[in-house]
Amino acid sequence: MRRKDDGKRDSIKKAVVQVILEQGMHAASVSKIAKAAGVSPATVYVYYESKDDMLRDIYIEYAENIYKVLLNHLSIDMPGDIFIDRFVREYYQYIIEYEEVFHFVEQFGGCPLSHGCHILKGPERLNDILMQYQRLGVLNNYDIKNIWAMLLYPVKAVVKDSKNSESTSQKQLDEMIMIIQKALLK
Amino acid sequence: MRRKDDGKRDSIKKAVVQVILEQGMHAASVSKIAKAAGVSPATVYVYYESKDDMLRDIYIEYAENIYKVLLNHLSIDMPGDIFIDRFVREYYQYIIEYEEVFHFVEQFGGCPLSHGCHILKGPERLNDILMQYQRLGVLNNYDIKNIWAMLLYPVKAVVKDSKNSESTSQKQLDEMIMIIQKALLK
DNA sequence: CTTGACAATAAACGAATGTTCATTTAATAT
DNA sequence: ATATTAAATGAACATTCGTTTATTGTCAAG
Repeated sequence: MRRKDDGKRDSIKKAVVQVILEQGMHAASVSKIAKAAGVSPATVYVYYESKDDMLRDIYIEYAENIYKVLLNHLSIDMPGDIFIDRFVREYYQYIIEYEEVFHFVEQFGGCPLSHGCHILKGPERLNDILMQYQRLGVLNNYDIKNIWAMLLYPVKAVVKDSKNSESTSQKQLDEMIMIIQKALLK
Repeated sequence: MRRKDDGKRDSIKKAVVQVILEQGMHAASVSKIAKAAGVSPATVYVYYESKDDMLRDIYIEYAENIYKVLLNHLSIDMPGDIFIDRFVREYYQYIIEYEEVFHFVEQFGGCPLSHGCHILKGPERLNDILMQYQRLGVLNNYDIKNIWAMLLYPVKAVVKDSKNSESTSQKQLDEMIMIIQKALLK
């Protein structure tokens, strides 16, 4: 039996996020995606049941990704301030480096097609680390959702600013990290 | 000569944000929007040159809106902690109350069609107030963009959480306000 | 080798897309 | 009253949409 070409599935995945970044969700048709992937539109339906299914699948695959990246660079052994510094910097770098992926996840996440795709914000392991820092008296005992909010959301603003102003964004990120540290550390 | 029916322009505007909230950007066609507005598809082109133009126009009209609302409830006379409390609560309430508008602005803002629609984040007057609080030694002298980031972005996370958990969101918002106050006030 | 299973595609599908146009409707000015 | 103007629209435009089908190509098991 002939085997499915994993490279082809990957091409399609990459084409999806690329086309959506360049043209927007409303213009990301199966044909355009297929062309960008170097594949026939019909081939898409070998790998996915429908367009909606494809978007949902890719969303789920990518949405958890950032947490794995963060986990690879973080551990409970770090002092609290270093932990926050690393956390925020890694998240910032991820957004910059995987711009297409991040944009797709943000865009698709706020669209009715994604309702039902339940993505846990901050998977178990990372959540545990945060709560352990709280038990150790390093992090303030805020609602864990608020901890997540402070660690993730302000950085998005810094990224957006960096796309408009270009040069001063490094200093802005450094300052933001300090603000977050002051807010979360005991 | 027959006059333009301003109610019709408004119907279209409302239909745009409503359809996009319910069906997503990629499914918001001119026909669906027209139907939701109780209008012929051709009528849309009496008021707007093209679909893209329509979306851009409505985006610009709505994007500045939140800042006007905030200005109406804020003044330099308040103590710093009250100012932040009001600011964040008004923003939160705006997102909840005008869910469709907020969703449309967020969604369209992250789509290539909006590149070029220059929306100033935080119009002059509100920016002045923030900087005056800094000169008065009430707010920390952080980059004004970081002040904006802290005032706007974490609240978005709280709203998202509130859509999943329902009940505990009031306490979460109260706590978030305290965190922001501690972070920004001297 | 042969054969069978499945990947891959070109071609075609009806439905829907954004937009235009000829026409009708209704408000104003004469 | 009536002519004038532009709003409003239904019907049609070419194009593109997402998807299916029929056919071909290719690899792995027997």
